[in-house]
Amino acid sequence: MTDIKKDKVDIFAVAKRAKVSISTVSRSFNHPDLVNPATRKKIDTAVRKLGYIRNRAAQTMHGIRSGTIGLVVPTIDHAIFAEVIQAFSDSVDKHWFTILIASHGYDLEKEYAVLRKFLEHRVDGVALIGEDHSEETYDLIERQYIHAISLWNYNEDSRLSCVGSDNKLAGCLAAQHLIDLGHLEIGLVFPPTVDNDRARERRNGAQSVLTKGGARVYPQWDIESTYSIADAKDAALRILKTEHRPSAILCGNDVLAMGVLYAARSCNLNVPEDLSIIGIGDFKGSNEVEPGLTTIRLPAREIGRQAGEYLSRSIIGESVGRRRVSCNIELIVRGTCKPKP
Amino acid sequence: MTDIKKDKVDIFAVAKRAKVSISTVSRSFNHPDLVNPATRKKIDTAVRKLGYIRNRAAQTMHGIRSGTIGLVVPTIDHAIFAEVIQAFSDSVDKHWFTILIASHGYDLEKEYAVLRKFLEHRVDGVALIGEDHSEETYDLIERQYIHAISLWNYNEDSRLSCVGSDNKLAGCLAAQHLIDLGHLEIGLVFPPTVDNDRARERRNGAQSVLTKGGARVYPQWDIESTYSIADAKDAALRILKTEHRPSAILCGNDVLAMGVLYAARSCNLNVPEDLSIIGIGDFKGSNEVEPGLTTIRLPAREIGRQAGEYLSRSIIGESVGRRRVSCNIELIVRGTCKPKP
DNA sequence: AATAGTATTGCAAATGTTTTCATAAATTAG
DNA sequence: CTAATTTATGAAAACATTTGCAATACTATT
Repeated sequence: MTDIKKDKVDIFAVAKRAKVSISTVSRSFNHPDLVNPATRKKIDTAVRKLGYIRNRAAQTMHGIRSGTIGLVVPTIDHAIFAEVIQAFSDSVDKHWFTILIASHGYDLEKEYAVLRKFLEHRVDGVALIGEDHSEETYDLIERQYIHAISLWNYNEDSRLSCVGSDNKLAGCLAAQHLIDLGHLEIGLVFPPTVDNDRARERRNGAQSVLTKGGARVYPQWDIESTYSIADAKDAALRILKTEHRPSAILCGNDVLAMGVLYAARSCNLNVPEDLSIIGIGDFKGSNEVEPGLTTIRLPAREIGRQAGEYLSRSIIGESVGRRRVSCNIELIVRGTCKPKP
Repeated sequence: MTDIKKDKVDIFAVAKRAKVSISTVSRSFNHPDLVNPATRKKIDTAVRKLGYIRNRAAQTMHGIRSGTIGLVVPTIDHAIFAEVIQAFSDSVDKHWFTILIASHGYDLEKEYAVLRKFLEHRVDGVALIGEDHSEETYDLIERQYIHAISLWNYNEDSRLSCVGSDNKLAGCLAAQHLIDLGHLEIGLVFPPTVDNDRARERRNGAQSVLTKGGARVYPQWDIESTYSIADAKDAALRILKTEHRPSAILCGNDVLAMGVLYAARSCNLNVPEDLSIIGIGDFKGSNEVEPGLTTIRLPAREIGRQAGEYLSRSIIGESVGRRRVSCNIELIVRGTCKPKP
């Protein structure tokens, strides 16, 4: 607060107070077994008295790991990323890493800038979401030989190590469920797919199954919505107010599905009697809403956990090389879909 | 990835390639006006060719700011914190700070540990949530003369600078609204209040108003629920299934309120005809749910933004001393409350 | 043409650690 | 009791920068 910085307390101060050399102090931290228990105690007291805190910047300069991992996400303020971030954080925390976090708001230039910033801080590894990144970004990662991992998407040809699920399959499963129930007139509410491979793949998967299944998606039933309940509700209202409305709506994720559900209710449509709704994600609350949301579960926590674990280990040196982990997804049947009569 | 680190590219490498001294290279970054444009260009090319990235650790060692801010939250995976974090992040990002983030899961010992870890990384400032912290934590902050701020709660006696809202008032407003509508039999669903000043204050505020207003809260209507829709739904079901149920339920936050709303629906109770519900927070989706949730709006984004701005500025030196900012809250009347007949 | 500035650059010290190597002290073996 | 180990410690170099100071080169002034 005040600018009068107390006489700085560094390793010298500790050494002086404990009446030993700085080497001994340093050793006492890093190789305690090499120093006499008595001296160690003296040092400990000095540290405590002075309130000494080690300076990781100085350690980092020694080629010692910085103990940080950079996490770049499109946005933090977002149910599903929040969950992944939490799991990832808990997981790397076990290895005593600290997370640098930043969001890019779906702007890949910004993502590149953030990555550079992280590299200036000498992060030991970075985690990105998905596979849509600028060529510059991929380049940078490769040229800097930094441990990197892509979360959320599984792809057998991924350029980076990845831990995630098959989003295309998610789209397929959702569509197939509707087809299986006999729906042929289907609305789509998806987020923008530019620079967002997750959304794009889901959409592609869904559409291919729908086409194959003989379903029709009229253009006025195919609406883009940003990742927000409010937006999705609006979008859905537009679909539901067309004189001929679809019998089911497939949503790019559960937040959008929730918006659609509310829209239906505000139109006095009964779900699932008058309209079936299926989402993707299985977020918190999807199970509790009435009726429970039928959706495709993506194991967000599992992805975060595994990614954190893998990245930590590969930094520490316990594992090497690229790895691609596919996390299972499954259809969760609840109450928002029923067979077309 | 591979362990064959390329011959390291540091400031020496750049200097060599540009045929100047390292001082000049350094200066070219930090005081470009002091170096000849022609030389600057040479250096620039060298930097680009080599893919040189500055080492902030080395700079930090010089007493130069680390350019990082530590943010400690109870949990990331949480609608409302996600929103604050995003706003805070955007705000400090403008000043080119990087965020170190960690969660403590409502464990104040863990919070202290995280804070220490951050200090090892020589963060330029820290932001904590609320005012319940261990004495050790407060001590550490004071002894280290580190810029610190508490988010989320406003309190005129706060030990740290703070940016937030008056949570007690929030509780009062919610309770008053129910009283004004004539409700006298009221259920409460609140999160655990230990080590959580926000929840505690809201609860105290609410209870004092309820008591003053002559309302009754039977113990079996006063239920604790963790921050989860699922839990809140369960809790509410317990209340709603008592043979004599309250006419209104006041919730510690909107997530819990959402759970209560779903619980009511699953009991075939109409909201607000059979049961009034009020929340606190005004999260995303509170407006869109049907019926729209009546709640007390806390300006999460505003708090995050202002906190980030203030902390950044005070690190940079543009403002000094403690400051306490109170962000306005307001009752948002929507569809989940109606007068007691 | 000599003088005084000014612009540009390099040298070297400083930053807070870790670690290698050397040395001193203590212990064990013979 | 001496030699050989083992244990404990310190001195100094290394890490990648920044910056104060000094030196050099250039420009303008007289």
